Amino acid sequence: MQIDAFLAQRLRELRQAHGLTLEQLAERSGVSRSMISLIERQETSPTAAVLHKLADAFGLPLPALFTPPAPTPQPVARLADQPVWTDPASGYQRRQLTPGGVAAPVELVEVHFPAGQSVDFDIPAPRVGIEQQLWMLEGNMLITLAGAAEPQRWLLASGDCLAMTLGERITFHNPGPRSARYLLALTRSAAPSRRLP
DNA sequence: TGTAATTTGGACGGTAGATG
DNA sequence: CATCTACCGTCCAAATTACA
Repeated sequence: MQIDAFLAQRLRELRQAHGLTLEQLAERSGVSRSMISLIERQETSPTAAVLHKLADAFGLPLPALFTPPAPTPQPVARLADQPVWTDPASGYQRRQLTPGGVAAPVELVEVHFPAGQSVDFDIPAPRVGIEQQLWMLEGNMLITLAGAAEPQRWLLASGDCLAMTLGERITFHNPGPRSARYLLALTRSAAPSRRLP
């Protein structure tokens, strides 16, 4: 199944499993109901920022939107079976490494980030706290983390590893001139930072 | 600067339940 | 059965954004 088709089905299933209408999910996620409807009908390719908001509305990390809740956990995710999703806005590509259905506390994602591109995740009141470690494999990335305190910024080079807690706003930027590649390890923290009713 | 794609809010039509 | 209301998802025009 194409990743967009899978995403559309997964989003609709998640929404219905939570008993939410388009309007309710729109209010909860900050994404308009029209946009959610378009995604569910595969009539648009949502940006990473939009998907990040939707995942957060379900209390899930972004990679969870690309992995099916497999009834029987598979210990191996073959390269050919790993879902790859490309952000239409920036062209950045994320490959879901962790096998589906595995109840592991860690999720692994490989990211290819085009030179000169940026991706901005901005969620005013995140529902789910996510701990994340970023291991640079190739190239450079500039990570800016903005929360309640002063913004923090790190320029990462090949081999560097950054551990961070996702705050309200995080910007990934590849200053170029080469495309970057890195590994993300994500865990959901025990205590979500804040939660709306 | 023009074009294409994404995103939004209002308008619209379909459906289910309540009421007379 | 007809009508009304509420709710839901889709359609549409316009604004915004990215890119050549």
